[in-house]
Amino acid sequence: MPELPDVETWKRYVESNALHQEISGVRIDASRMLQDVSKAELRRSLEGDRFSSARRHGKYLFVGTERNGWLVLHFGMTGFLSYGSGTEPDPYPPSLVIRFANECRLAGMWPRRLGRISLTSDPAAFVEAKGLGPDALVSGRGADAFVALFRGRGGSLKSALMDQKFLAGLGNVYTDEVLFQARLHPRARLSDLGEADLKRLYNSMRHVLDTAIEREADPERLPGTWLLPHRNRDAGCPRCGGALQRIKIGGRTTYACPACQPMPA
DNA sequence: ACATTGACCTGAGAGC
DNA sequence: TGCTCTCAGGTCAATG
Repeated sequence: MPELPDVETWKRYVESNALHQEISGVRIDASRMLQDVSKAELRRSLEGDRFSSARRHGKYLFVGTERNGWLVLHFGMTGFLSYGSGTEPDPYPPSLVIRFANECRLAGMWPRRLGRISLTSDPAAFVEAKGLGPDALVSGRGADAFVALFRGRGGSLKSALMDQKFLAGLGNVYTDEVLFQARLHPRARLSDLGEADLKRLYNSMRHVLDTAIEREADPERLPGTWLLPHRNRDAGCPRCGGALQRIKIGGRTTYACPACQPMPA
């Protein structure tokens, strides 16, 4: 479930491990994950170049090279990266292996093959072309900008937060967490929410994302008072002890506490 | 405009 | 043990 905090963690991982070394070889075993780029093109762009920076927008990671544009990675449901000497066997067959002159390599693994690998000359243009909304963290332009996003939009709260064209970065799991902490029901209609609700939502979102990033998106390290560690269990609401609701919204399993997250009147 | 559903994909876990 | 089934969920397209 790589969502914004997970991807941010991978971004930092790349920054601290994989920059400034000459790329000596690229192996791709993921034709159907490639988007608008061929294997040959990808190899030609990366080989001999060096990564120099990394950026993130929503759930997309951009790894910039010195000369030939940006590698774009999307982790789908299960994708992850692994940097190292490669002497230990990989847990899954890597779809992407980038070897460096220092004998280490960055491997990308997508056990369920739902990820995306692409190339762009301009991350901002890529984001634009994808129609992605503002990044959920960069919406650090403040609560007012966040609240303004909701003007003129209807529908359910959870659907809006999960819509990457509306706001980029939240997925199923963290959306539930944000709503739980904001004490808002996922099925609440946007039209029923007041400014105070939206500001509270903004604060919860910031808190959830900041905390999760600080803990490297490791579920084991997230506070037990959060909803997240109690998903998929019969455990009750970590706040009131009552039974959690398990419903489907947009085909996604949604957890909520009906007592702590009442529908707006 | 918004919601719902299914396809994509395959590992994990449950149940028998 | 090993088989079968269901579920997980990001994104996209199709349908209501």
